[in-house]
Amino acid sequence: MIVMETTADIAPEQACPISPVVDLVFSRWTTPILWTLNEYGRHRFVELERRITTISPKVLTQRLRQLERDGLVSRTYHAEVPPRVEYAITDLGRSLAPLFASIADWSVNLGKVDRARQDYDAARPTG
Amino acid sequence: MIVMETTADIAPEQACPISPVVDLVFSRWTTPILWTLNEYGRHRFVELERRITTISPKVLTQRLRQLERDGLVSRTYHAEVPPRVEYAITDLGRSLAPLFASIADWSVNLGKVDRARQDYDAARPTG
DNA sequence: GACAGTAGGTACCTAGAGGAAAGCGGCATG
DNA sequence: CATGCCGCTTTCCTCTAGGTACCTACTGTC
Repeated sequence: MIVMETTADIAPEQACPISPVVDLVFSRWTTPILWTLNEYGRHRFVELERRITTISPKVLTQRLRQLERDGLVSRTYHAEVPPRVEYAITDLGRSLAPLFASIADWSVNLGKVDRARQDYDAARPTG
Repeated sequence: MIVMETTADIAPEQACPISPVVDLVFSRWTTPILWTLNEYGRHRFVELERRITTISPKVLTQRLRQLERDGLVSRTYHAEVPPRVEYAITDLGRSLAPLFASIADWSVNLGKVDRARQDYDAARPTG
């Protein structure tokens, strides 16, 4: 039996169609990795490490594996000595570019956010 | 003294200009809240709770406070019995709409992600 | 023989986010 | 008199993401 509600049926998890993409692309650490590879091209492991200074090698590996599995990043192993591995963004990853662009566009509003925070805090001085 | 590097100076935290916006808008639970308010208009606390079924009241309160402080959501208290509180998206929050739209657009690629995962897993059967 | 450099793997540990459950205030309704 | 509604708040507890530190194989170089 199907029950119709005023607000339409509610999806099981959360009625928010963009969440899957957000989980994929904007979970912790994935954004700077994808953005870097998209903006500056292929990188070796240590190059990424040096660019995203605060990431630990363990987590960098985890995220790169995940992004590779998701088809957003490609990994190329060169059997040299010392070994060399290059990470690059795939076509699928590159298709995120307009998305990154619209986020970058919105960042002009960060000043308004700052002001809103100041107003909010000023209105509640002693919590 | 300013040192020029080949890849330009590296920002202190992470050389990724979109991270601030991502932290603001796409941290855990904020996305479905903002998306819901943007898509379906003002909601009461319990309405949000019922729509985003898996969120706990504690976290919902936390996120709403944070979004209110950031100027993305407005809170209106009606001193009735029982009390009524309405949350709505602000103009600043509404300005995120194109961003949400570009994410929704990209979600057509989720199928490719699924296929990439299958390929990846198929190529590594026993870990 | 020691050390460096690369791309990680692994074991251990901690901090903090988030879940569960209960309470509160004020009134209305049974 | 109890119960329920609403919008939280508080306390307690768990769980896991992530950090630290150390390890590997392989070779060249001092």
